[in-house]
Amino acid sequence: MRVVIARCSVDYEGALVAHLPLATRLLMVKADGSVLIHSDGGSYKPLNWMAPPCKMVELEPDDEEREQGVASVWLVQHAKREDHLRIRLHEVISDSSHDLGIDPGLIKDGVEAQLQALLAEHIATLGDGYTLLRREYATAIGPVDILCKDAAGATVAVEIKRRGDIDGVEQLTRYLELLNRDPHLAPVQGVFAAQVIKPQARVLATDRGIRCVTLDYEALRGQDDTTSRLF
Amino acid sequence: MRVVIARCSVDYEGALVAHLPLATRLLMVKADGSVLIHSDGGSYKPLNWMAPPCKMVELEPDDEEREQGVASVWLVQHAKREDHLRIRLHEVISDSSHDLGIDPGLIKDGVEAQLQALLAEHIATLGDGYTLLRREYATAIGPVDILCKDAAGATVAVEIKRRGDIDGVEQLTRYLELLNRDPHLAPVQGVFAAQVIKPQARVLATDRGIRCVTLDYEALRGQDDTTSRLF
DNA sequence: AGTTGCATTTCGCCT
DNA sequence: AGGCGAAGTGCAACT
Repeated sequence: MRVVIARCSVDYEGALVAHLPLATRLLMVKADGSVLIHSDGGSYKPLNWMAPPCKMVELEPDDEEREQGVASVWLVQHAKREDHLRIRLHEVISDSSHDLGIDPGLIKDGVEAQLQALLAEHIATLGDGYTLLRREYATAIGPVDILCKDAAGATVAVEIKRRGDIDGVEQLTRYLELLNRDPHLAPVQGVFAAQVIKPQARVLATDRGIRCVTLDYEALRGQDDTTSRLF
Repeated sequence: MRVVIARCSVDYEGALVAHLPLATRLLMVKADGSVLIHSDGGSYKPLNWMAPPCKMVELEPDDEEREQGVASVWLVQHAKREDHLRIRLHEVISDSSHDLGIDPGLIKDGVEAQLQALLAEHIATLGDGYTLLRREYATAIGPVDILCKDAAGATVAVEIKRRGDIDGVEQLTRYLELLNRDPHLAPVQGVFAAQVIKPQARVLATDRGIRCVTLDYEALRGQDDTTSRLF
């Protein structure tokens, strides 16, 4: 990895056209050739970048550029698309390279799959007498997260999201529409379960007769035995 | 901005739990206190990070850590949430700081707003005799991108996307449902306009009587006068 | 390889 | 500030 601190201006042309005026920034050139341009703020997203596969060539500035104080020009061209990044370096403050090797990568725990597993394990969270039929119940338009039965024996389809958005309600609605055509299952009730449910999503769900349940990840996890933890 | 190259392991605990095994990586500490951990690959997304507002403190390793070769521990705590990042540095290969100043920021051109403006300006792209009623026509469930009339005087609602996905069709369907309840507007036809329309979205739209139109950004722009360009 | 769905999304607009 | 939609989204899992 090469890390350069430099006063530079940047022009990107591809899916959109974008320009960065002259300022001091950090340029990161990764082993795969990708380039990131970071400022001293914002979040993890760079001001501008070029995704791999791409190739960087260092050019001599032309007369006009040289007159404006450009010391060197980096042209980063995407290998497959008509995307390129032109970085005009006016002053290089620091330039160093390090061999990082390949990274073992991130180990995660606690996303939607985990929520689904926990809720399946403690399906009574939805109500007394609820029993699990299946996780990832396959349908023609995709898998239903959880299929279960309520105390009265009626089928219930559960859609789980970390954030309950309107999209999730639409998805569940499509599942319910399909499931209710199956005489073996119908009538099927819907439950929209998420850690946070957006007001609009709640309104839409309620309007369609879908019950909303907010999930408490920590509480679900607390009920769980602690032997199967990663850490 | 502080840039450190170090052999380190990382543990994150917050919305999820994640771990990075010992390896050589780039650590970026920005002026706002945020921390990014980059490997030599992937795209612009770091392996792990802490978003601002947050605070970093450097701790002495405890006995167990010291025994495992930990030279220093960085604890990055989010200011508002129960999120923290623990970086255990085993070997610091490089450590440097630079004053970057505030960045003037990115100047963009060519996204959905641009498409909407261009299509509104050249609404006849949808058909001869089409006339614009309104852009961003407000409804209870959100703004309709473009409302116009066809040659016969019938109302047409247009939803514009860069990429025409199934979600966009659902969105337009909801608008049409609502607009068609208004006797002043009904019957309202739907047009789904995008630079690229996914096959599934096209099938769903057609099934619902919604016309699909693919937009040629360059062609629309070509029709446009060239006086109002940014570059 | 193309497609689908999620994300510690981030970002910007608007209420 | 909070909600909502878009992103040059990235990323992994699945067909």
